[in-house]
Amino acid sequence: MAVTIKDVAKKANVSISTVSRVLSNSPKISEQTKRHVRKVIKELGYHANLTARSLVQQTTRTIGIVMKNSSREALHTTFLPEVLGGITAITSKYEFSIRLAIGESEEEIFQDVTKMVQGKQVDGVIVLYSKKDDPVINYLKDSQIPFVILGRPTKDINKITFVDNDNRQAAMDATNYIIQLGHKRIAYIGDDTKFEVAKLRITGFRQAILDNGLKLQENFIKYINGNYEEGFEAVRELMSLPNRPTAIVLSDDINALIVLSALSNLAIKIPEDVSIISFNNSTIARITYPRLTTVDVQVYQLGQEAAKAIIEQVNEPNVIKKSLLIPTVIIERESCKKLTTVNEI
Amino acid sequence: MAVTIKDVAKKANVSISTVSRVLSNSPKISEQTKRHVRKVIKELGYHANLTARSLVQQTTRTIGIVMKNSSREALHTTFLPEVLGGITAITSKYEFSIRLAIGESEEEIFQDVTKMVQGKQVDGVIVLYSKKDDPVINYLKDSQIPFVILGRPTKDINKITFVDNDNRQAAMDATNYIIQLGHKRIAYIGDDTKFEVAKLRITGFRQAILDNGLKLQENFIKYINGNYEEGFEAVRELMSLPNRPTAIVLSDDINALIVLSALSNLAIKIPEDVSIISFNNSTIARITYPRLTTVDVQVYQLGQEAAKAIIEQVNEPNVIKKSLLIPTVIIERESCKKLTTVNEI
DNA sequence: TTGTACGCGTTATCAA
DNA sequence: TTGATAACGCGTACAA
Repeated sequence: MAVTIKDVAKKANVSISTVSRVLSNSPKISEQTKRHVRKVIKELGYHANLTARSLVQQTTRTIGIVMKNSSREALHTTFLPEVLGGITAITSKYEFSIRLAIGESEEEIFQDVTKMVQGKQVDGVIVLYSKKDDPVINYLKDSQIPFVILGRPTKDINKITFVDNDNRQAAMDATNYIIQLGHKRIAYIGDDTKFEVAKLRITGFRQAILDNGLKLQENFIKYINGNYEEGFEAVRELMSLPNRPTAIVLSDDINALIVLSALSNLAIKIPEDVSIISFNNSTIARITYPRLTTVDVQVYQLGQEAAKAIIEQVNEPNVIKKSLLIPTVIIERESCKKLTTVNEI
Repeated sequence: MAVTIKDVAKKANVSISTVSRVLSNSPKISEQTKRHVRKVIKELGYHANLTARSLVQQTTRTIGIVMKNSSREALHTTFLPEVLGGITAITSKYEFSIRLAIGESEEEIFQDVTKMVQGKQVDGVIVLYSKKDDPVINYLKDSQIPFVILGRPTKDINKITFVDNDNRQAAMDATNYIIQLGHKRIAYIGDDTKFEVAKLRITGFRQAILDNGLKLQENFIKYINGNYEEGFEAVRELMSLPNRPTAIVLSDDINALIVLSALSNLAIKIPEDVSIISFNNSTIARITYPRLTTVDVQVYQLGQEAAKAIIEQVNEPNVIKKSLLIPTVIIERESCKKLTTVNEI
């Protein structure tokens, strides 16, 4: 059996409450006893049992993190390590720890989350995705427990704390960037609109095209969902059009690499023949040839802010639920070219 | 305040022990009371407080996962989601849950791990890396708690349970594969030998070259550590050699993409001019052009086996510590070419 | 400044 | 088949 507070008390010839007070560094204990008790604690190698502490304090100092583990999510390469990095930078500063709810199926995740929440194993929850009619999110809403969504909620925007980029604006920025380089025939290749982020990005793209008085060609928009073959097919179609695009906006770096491969296969040069701009600024964007101009969504920051938000809510349950939009920034590399001659345009 | 076992007992007009027995589905309780109590449980939305249960049962049914979050690790793209997927596939089957110890610095990780272990918050630990003289691993060894390393321990091989690939053998396999395609001048580009896995792969490469009676050229071996510029430089040097290599073995898909980019920059064609084979079979390998022939190390399986091993140890502390080597498999794609004419060779 | 005693929500032991 | 009660390890109101 491990050493408990009793053992310390006995060996130090004090009561367990005294030991407890020393642990919390109570000012009511004389420096002398503190020194003595601490010495005994060290000698015995004592560490407080956090389970017992949780039980009596009715708080766990633990945050639950919910993530989907679908294959498509896994593709987001550095997203997971980066966001966890951001989250833990904050949680470890405030001495919170982390519990995970992953799972293959929606059902499994749901079980994990309810177990965690009902079982009183966490004080708050961060959800790493946003999806329409998601049972987990609906459950959390009813459960009273503080939670934060990383992504834009599909409804109850004002009642849910969330941390996100302004993905619509970011897509507009990316598209405007391309337009300012002189491009007029611009395609979009990305994911379908099941997840909010995909929906917002395509919306932003459309908006920017229209705002600039360009023609919005529906056959310039392709959904490939990270699929290699579909990507090749989409690019082939796009490039065999009589007035083919001179630039492509990509929804993320994975899709961008697929398109890069497809263009390379067709011996089409980047950025000479086609410019491409992408999202996420993941590792991939930094090591392709040419390296990708991409919108950095600052995943690490997103993680940090989500963690700050949930800890704040846990500490002060009645604080108003304020949500946060993290700015995005375009990282210029070598995949975009300025069009100059009329001929090119 | 949440609903407790007391509330259920009161409303059901039974004692709390009866409720507790219903929860564990004890055969000593009549079907009738079971039905009644379960109904009340449902009505009140009662869920057992797992913290209290942990306290009395002296077990948490929770596994701690330790990972490094250094930038180089983050590069492993799909490693983290995949290994977590494998682990949780098993843990959720056995109704274990998961606690995370990440951290920017070695010091932070160490704090997290000790807190988790001393605080009795986990029954066992999985360490997702293997490194020489690592304080966390040394601590775990002394702490009595069951733990499993995903990777090959640097010492005490027989006293530590670990799950790994035979990375030396895998590198030999990859090199032999290339050799059997007729290549004789084969280069290796990878990471330096700080981590065990890198060390073992370069060792296997050397061995295969020697075993096949080929000449081991030291200037055919380059360390680039996932760095783009260093990768370009290494490739440039290699390709400007009078008798340049016809094939390159890469330590992982990230380094492979860098080399692919560098070769593309030099207008050297794959696999026509140079064949490349890589490790990990991550998403990247499936979406480059050409797609990469790569050694699948089966990260998901590694995660599963690590989870199985730790749960077994938790359940039966005295079981002998058997370690496991997960077989690797070469996934053939389009980045390797068979050499036929003497001229090519 | 320190100690006593109770309670946190369970499970387990012993009676009934 | 059920109930009363003592743990589990800790924090804290109340006493001293």
